Amino acid sequence: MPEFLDLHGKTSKALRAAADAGMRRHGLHLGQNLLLAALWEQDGRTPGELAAALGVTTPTVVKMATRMATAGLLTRTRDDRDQRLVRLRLTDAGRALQQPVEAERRLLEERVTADLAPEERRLLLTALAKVHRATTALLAEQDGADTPA
Amino acid sequence: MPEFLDLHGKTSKALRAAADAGMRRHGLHLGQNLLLAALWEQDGRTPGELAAALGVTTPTVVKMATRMATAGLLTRTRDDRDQRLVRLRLTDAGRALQQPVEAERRLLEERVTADLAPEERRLLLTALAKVHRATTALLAEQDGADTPA
DNA sequence: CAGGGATCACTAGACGGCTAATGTCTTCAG
DNA sequence: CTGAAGACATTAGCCGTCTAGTGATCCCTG
Repeated sequence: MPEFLDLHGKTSKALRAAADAGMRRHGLHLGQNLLLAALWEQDGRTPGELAAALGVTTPTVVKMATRMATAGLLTRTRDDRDQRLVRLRLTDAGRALQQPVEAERRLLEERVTADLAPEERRLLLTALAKVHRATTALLAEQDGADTPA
Repeated sequence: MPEFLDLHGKTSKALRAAADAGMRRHGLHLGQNLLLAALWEQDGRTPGELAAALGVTTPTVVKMATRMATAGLLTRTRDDRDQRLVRLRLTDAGRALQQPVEAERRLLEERVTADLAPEERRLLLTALAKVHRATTALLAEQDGADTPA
């Protein structure tokens, strides 16, 4: 029933499917592009750092990293100075995807927002940002309420 | 990089987490409320019908139905007239959740859109609808382009 | 210097989602 | 009336995500 939640959900699903189709063209699965993007920005990060950067839990990154290492996109190396840490480093194949994947993502953004007037697009971003903040605040409040003194 | 995709993704994740927390309070997992909603609207539908109504694939509904049957929310029955079909029917427990779950969902909608002026909310819905249509069109186009004569 | 607490990555297992493959039942054409 | 084609649900197996639990390493305190 709720209008916004419903519409947002449908849009999410559609965008997810479109993004997946786009990434698949470059041999990636949905989500892997985000991990790659974090490594393009700064190579050699640890699973924990990446998880924090992506807003995801560490096990998620570990699983993805395992698959992507198998796929030859990155390598796993133990940090020399701190043996607890693992460094994820891009291979040439992983680096080579940066240009095409970023282009694909820009194209998708253009396509899905093509029907929006500049003013409309601006307002959409503003409104969505407010929803994002409100939702994040709601989550923080709940987490805090569940673990009080 | 893409502004809208990035923001939309983050918002999706946050909303998902918030919805999950809300549903968990009623003993449901995220997504089950949607299947239930479809059955509240019309009981006794088949997995295929539900999948179409929810915009997911049939196997997804089958898996969810299995868990929800185990949880005592619905029952599985073979259709008398067409033995290929399966009818999913709500139990009393499944029906009993309608009021509280719908209330929970309305509350979430209110909370996350609380910072939006009425006008702003209206524009958000309009813009999001446009994005949804554009994305759906994009998907249809790709599906058609992949399977030409 | 030694031990205990913090900090990491990783494993196990669950859920929602998808595609591909299986199996069963209907139905329709010959 | 029989057999092939179509419609359905289901299973198998993958990906991304989460929470819990495990194991190793580091560091700081006593």
